[in-house]
Amino acid sequence: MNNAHVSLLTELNQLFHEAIRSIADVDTTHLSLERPKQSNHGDYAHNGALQLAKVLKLAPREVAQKLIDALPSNALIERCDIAGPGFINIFVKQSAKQRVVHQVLHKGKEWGNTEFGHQRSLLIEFVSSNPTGPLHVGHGRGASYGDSVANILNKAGFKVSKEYYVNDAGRQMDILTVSTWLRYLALFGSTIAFPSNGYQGDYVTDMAELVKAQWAKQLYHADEFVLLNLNPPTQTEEDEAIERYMDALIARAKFLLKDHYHQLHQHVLSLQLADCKEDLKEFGVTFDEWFSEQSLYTSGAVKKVVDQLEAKGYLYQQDGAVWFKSTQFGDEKDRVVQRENGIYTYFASDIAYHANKFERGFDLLIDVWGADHHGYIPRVKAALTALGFNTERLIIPLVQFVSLYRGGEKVQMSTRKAQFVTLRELREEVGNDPARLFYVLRKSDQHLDFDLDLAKSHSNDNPVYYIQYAHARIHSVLQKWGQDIASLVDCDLSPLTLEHEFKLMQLLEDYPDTINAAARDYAPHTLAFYLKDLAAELHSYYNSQQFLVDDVTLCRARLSLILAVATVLNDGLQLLGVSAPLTM
RNA sequence: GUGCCCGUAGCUCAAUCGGAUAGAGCACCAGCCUUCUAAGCUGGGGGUUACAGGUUCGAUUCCUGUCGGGCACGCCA
Repeated sequence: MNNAHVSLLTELNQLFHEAIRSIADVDTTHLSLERPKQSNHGDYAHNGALQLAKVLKLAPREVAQKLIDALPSNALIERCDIAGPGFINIFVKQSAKQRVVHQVLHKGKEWGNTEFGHQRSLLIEFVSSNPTGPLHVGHGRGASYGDSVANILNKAGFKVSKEYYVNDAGRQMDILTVSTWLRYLALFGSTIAFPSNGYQGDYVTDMAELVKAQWAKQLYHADEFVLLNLNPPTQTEEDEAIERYMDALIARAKFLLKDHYHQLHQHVLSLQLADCKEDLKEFGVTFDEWFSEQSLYTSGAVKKVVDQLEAKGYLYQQDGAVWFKSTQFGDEKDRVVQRENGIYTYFASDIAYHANKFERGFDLLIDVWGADHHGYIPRVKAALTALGFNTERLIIPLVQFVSLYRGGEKVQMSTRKAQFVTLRELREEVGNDPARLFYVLRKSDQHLDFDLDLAKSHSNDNPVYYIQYAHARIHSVLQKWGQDIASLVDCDLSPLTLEHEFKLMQLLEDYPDTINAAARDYAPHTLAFYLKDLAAELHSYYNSQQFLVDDVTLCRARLSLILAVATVLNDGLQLLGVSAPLTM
């Protein structure tokens, strides 16, 4: 058979495009075939007649008849019906439906690879959490979503690079450094009260122990020197005073520790980064690049973009700070790029980061952000537009929050009190596979209610095991059969005529279209739902028919069908970062 | 207050960039293991798609308004 894959849908579309062009001189790109919901409406339906009726000034059903008459002769279509207001219902020949099994078995893991991306290059940036503490369950959703989208886009014909932006510059890192230092001092008997806006988690104390192991008492300074002329705020004091105190502590640490401060800063950073990398790696999420924010300062990239904006006349001074005229590009208000104290804002380095991404020459840039950052989008696009970049090439899908439920109750989380559930805890509680799938089972821009009990349950309620079980069942049958599965590739498929069998073939045929839809919408949940449907159809088939039957031709035909199903289940699960076990 | 997102079965969610009679799972009821894994299957009840208009052959989908929920409105990152 011809090994080059042309899908049934593509071929049928071509036939109809030819037919339409022969009766009307119109743009046919928006006219297409779809899967009808009801099987008595055919295998495919075309709505072209309804849309062309107005242009041609004819009744829709009349147009439909003309279209059918104009169809080129072919070996695919059994018959066409005109139905309802003017739909053309297409019934496909059995042989044309069956051929997909051969195609899947020939292509293997490459079945479903498409040309949607035309090999354009693309950079997807995701997670990018501050390296100031462990990843929590919200980051887990970004990780799972971003990685799945990257896999799907790769399968859809894009050249994909994955990147993590490390916010290793700025005040939050200083706060973490000081927090660690204070815990370290406490190990030597310091009684300084831990500030309420410091990082409270146990991991900070753990880092202090490591610091002590490396530096011994070299970083120690007595309380009276640390607090000289400083007044720790009381609990009732307002936020502003608490923040000022923290800034003073940071300044004091830099003064007392001198060169050691930077070393401590980098040490704390590397510990957190290593933890983060390990956590994500165990979760099946890896990156091609870990891009450092610090590097944008040391290379002068931040100053460079600010100078460029200045040269183009988009900056002005006010209240001692430097502002960017983002309102000229549709933002609600102008934004500060350089503070009164001379320090650049996070916004300034972010402009430099995005300029850098554009300059690396990618055709498409994707930023996966938490939905709470949506107000930040206009100013970033404004700055990039001002610098002359085409922001239509920057896509920013938003990922909504995650709420955990245990025993029907919402698990309370608070970042301030360090009472958040970490990604690692979640993975240990429910396992990687359920976590990966549950995260992408909802549209990304919808709030996710994550039911821990359901994710943990080893029952039919759990969609993870439901899909995996279908895969395992198939391999169990093939195991029992015991012969070489390679011999199933080109067997006679004509005995496959049952309703269940045609439904499975239809789903196999739909796999490339599912990949394209998921890629187009950056929507891995589309694939997750497809896999649930495919598993359901397999289970149903499994219960209704015996595969290892005496009729050898029938047996081999059925086995080749379920082998093709297993191939797609395995591939789809892999794209979502979920394993496909052979036995359960 | 302003901007963005959302509102679908009792619950959690789908619905192929406007398509035909809006679908699954859970929960509830009734069945199926002497047969390749019951982590499975079969059947049943359950809806004014928040509400009111508009656009057209056709609206859960697009537009306007109202009600209800979430998020964002820093010289934080």
